[in-house]
Amino acid sequence: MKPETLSFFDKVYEVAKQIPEGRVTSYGAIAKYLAAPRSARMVGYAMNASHLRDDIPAHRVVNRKGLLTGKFHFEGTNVMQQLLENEGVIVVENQIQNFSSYFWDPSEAL
DNA sequence: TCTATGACTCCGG
DNA sequence: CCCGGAGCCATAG
Repeated sequence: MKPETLSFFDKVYEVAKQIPEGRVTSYGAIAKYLAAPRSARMVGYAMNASHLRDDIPAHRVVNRKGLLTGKFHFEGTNVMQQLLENEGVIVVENQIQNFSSYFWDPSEAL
């Protein structure tokens, strides 16, 4: 493994992989768990490149309001929503319903 | 080395 | 909660 392949991105991926099905978390929550609460944008940046990796459930990561801000980065216009609903998460207008009950905080779970 | 970028978040109104 | 504006910082070029 080359050192340049190991980065902040990989840390994000490791956390993302541990998100349980039917649960979601936010960019900020992951950043906070990585001891970099100011790097929420980097988490999103990493997700953007997650398509280069396998087994990265990027659809389970949304912004702090439970909004599917990254849906346009998927192939289809509603792929992200379909994936979530397939896991039992209700999404309306790109907004996860009852977001707080689905929220999974890595800082608490791990 | 420096600049631009962005799947974010916080803050004040 | 909505809106506008500022701050943040790893990566890419």
